Order: sequence, then C-alpha cells, then structure tokens
Amino acid sequence: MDPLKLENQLCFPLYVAAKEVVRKYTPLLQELNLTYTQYIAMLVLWEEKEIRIKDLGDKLYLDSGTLTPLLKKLEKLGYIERKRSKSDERNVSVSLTKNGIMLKNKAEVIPQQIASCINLSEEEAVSLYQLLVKVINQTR
Amino acid sequence: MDPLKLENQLCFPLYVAAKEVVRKYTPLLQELNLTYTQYIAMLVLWEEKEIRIKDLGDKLYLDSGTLTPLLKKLEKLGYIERKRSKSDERNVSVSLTKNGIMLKNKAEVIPQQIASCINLSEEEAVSLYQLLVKVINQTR
DNA sequence: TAAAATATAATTGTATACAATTAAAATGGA
DNA sequence: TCCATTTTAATTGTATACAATTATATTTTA
Repeated sequence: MDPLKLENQLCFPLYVAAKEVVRKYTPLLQELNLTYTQYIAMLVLWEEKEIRIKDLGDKLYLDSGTLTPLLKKLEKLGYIERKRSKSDERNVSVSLTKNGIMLKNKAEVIPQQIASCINLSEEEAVSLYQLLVKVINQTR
Repeated sequence: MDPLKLENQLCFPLYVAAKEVVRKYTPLLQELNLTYTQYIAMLVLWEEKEIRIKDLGDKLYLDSGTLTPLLKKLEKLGYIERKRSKSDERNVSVSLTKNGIMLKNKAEVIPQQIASCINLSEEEAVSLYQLLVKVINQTR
C-alpha cells in the first residue's frame, strides 16, 4: 500500500468532489448572476439581513482578501450595500438591498436541483455531512 | 426546514473541508516548493513516469487552462520535462527529471502528517472516501 | 494618559479553476 | 483526395483563495 498513490489519498476525492459540485452550481447560479462564493455569501445575508464582514468571513471560512472584492461585486450588482460602522470604524457591514431580498425567490429552486443531481440517500447525505463537519473541526 | 439555510447545505461543508484540508498541506508542501495542485500532478508522475497532458487532466479532473501554466512552473522548478509527441503533434507529454524523481523521497512523510491532523478512524475514512467517490461519479 | 498591542478591512502578489476561444494537427466520410 | 469534424494544448478573461502586508481604529497596559 503506497501512501503516495493518488488513489490512496483521501484528500484528493475531497478536492475533486468539492470542485465538481461547485461546477454543477455554475449554470444554475448564472440565472441569478451569481458565482458559488457569491451565492453562499447571499445565503448568509438571507438569514441575517445585516452582518459585519468579519462575522461573514468566520461563517464562510473566508478572509477579507477574498470577501472585499466579492462584496464590491455584489454591491455593483445591486444586491447588497456596504457601510462602515459609526460606533467602530474598523468594521464594515453588508446588508441586503430590495433587489437582494427579492433574489431569494429565484434561489429557492436551487437546493432541490443540486440535490437531484448529487442523488445520495438521506442516510448517505447525513453521514457525509457529519464526516465533513468532523474534518472541518479538526483542521481548525 | 429552510433549504436555503447555510447549515442545511451539503455542498458548503464539502467546499469548506476541501479548502481547509488543502490549506493544511500548504506549509508541508512548501518544504518541497510545491502547491497542492502541483503536488497531485507529481503524485501521478511518480506512478506513471510519463503521461500525456490530456490523460493527466482526466486523472486530476483539470483542463489545459489549469495544467499548462502549472506544468510550465514545474518545468521551471526542474522537476519535469515537457515534450511534444512526434507521432501526434497535438499531444504534449510530461515526464520526471532526476530532481523530480528524487523529490519523492521528501514527499514520503506527507501522507502521514496529513492523516494525523485529519484524525478520522479507519472506518470513517473509508466511509468518507466511498461517499466522495459516489458524489464524484454522479457529477460527471 | 501615552505607548504597545490588538482588531479590522483593504491591498498586493501568487496560484489556481474554468468557460470560451484559438490554432494546429489528425481523422473520417463523401 | 478533400473537406468537415474531432482532438489537443494553449490562450484569454473572470473569479476565487490566501499569505503577507498596510493602514486605521480601538483597546489594553504600564
């Protein structure tokens, strides 16, 4: 058993699966003018209404180097607004515009479309989810 | 159960786990002057000695848009050679240099180092592997 | 309180990813 | 054979990721 063989690597199918699933999102998200990363940022905003970039980064496991340009794009698209906090000027918060709120309707169909092409049983999906969470918690 | 909640998304922990595990590789691979993507390309070459870019792309799920600049970097580092096939000039093959072959020794320690920080049981690792393969096969 | 430390977003630089296109070579069918 | 199709790598353009640095603002501490 050679640990340097590609097929003996656990990380490689993880890397490929993530890449390929994200790629599945691409044509669906194009209808909303979003990329996958922009989409998960919108997911958070549809829950939170308003959030500091710092907290958004903690949730998405992304830093300002990724988020700053991404959020500027979402702002240019008219989905969000950015504003610097008055009480602590280090913080910038983002919040939904009317268009951003409305976009949620168009997004409703996406999870089902993805689920139907991933096509795991309920038990498999739960099991995969739990294993991934375990991996994530150990890499922190 | 809101399917648009971040925590109800299967893809999101998949995306994060892949990202974070790849990030774990980064400091280890720096010792070899490699990035993760360059590393998996080297894994294939340590098995195959020589391979067409097309076949390498099929194995790694990457296209020439990613591989061409990446392989040029590996060539510049002195780990591989690129040469166009004489019998079919559309094909370019890559093969290991002496330095590329020797690099394998330095890489031997990496799988164990990663395994120890992912820290899943044997059964969990097998289960995760199989679920990921299932996902990959369904996204093709 | 003044200096040091910390926190935050933005910037810079490097390396993917990938869709779409291009260019060259090879193949197949009329 | 000749032309349309296919195959392949390279190129182009856009969008991440992330380490490292920078610039401000805030908090802590001596």
